[in-house]
Amino acid sequence: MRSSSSDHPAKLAERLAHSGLRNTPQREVIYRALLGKRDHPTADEVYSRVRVEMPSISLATVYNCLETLVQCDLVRQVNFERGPTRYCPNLHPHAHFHDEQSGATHDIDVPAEIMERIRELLPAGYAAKSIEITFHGRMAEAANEQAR
Amino acid sequence: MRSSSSDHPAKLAERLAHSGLRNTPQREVIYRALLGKRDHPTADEVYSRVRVEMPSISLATVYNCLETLVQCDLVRQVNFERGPTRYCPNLHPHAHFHDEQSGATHDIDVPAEIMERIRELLPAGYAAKSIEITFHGRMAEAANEQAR
DNA sequence: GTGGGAATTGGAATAATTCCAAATAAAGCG
DNA sequence: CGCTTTATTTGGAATTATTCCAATTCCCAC
Ligand SMILES: [Mn+2]
Ligand SMILES: [Mn+2]
Ligand SMILES: [Zn+2]
Ligand SMILES: [Zn+2]
Repeated sequence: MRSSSSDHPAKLAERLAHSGLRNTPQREVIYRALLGKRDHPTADEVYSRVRVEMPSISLATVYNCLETLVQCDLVRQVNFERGPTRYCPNLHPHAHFHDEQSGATHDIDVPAEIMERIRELLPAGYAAKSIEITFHGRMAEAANEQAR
Repeated sequence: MRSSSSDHPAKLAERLAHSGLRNTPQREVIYRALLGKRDHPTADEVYSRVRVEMPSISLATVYNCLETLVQCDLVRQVNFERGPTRYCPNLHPHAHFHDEQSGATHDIDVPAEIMERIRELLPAGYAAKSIEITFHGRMAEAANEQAR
């Protein structure tokens, strides 16, 4: 059986095992919540979503599990200024557009070629582990529908 | 007298007037502190530096004045993850390199042409008011000297 | 089954920033 | 000048997201 795109729980198990971590129900439900609605929720938003299925979960656990997912490279942290950290399960290289009007976050694809161009801006001796590109602005009303 | 590169106090006065704001000693000393050591200090760091010259200034005022300078487009706010906001008086378009080792921040020039390339990644309907590019990584020991 | 480390939990603590109401300073005016 | 009005500063309280902590619960290996 080839790894299908809905093999997400398996990917979680694999990555956790790889790091010598346990696959708990809390970690699973949180990872599924992120995959189910990829709107870059905050920890608090994840907490509300996950409590529907698992009312006994604690906010501290949500923070702990999110951190674990980030360390397993299953999820990216996204920050806009000093706002609450948001979580993104899109593993493809991409930039973020923050719509100041609605507060919504949209993924923007960035071709590897452009990423390379940007990395080349660094002088000798600078070694970047990661590159973040963030847009801030407004979206046309019409574009709002498209972006769904 | 042509506007020289050390005409910074004049620039401050001009920008404040343009926004109908007053030119206070607190605003001046804070702006000078930023220009004097362009290492992207936090509000707390600005507070310590400025207290040498003006021991009676309050932290609240430092926050207020920094916000004013940002609104006058004399200073940019810079954030790394959820760390304290840093302040940058470099008005040329540039990216930031965050050295995880030392915590230091370095300006990286970005040619307008590349900025344009990046802006073109946005689909129709997306209007970006600002674009941020942030590198996270380590610098070679040798490069540390160069970057002064 | 038992022991021991891992994970979860609730609540306290932290840190940066913002808010607030009172005091002070600056500007405009006659 | 005095007076009035408005902006700014100030100290301290409040806020918010996150981290810390110690106690409990859960798992897995033996
Ligand atoms: Mn924003
Ligand atoms: Mn960093
Ligand atoms: Zn994303
Ligand atoms: Zn800068």
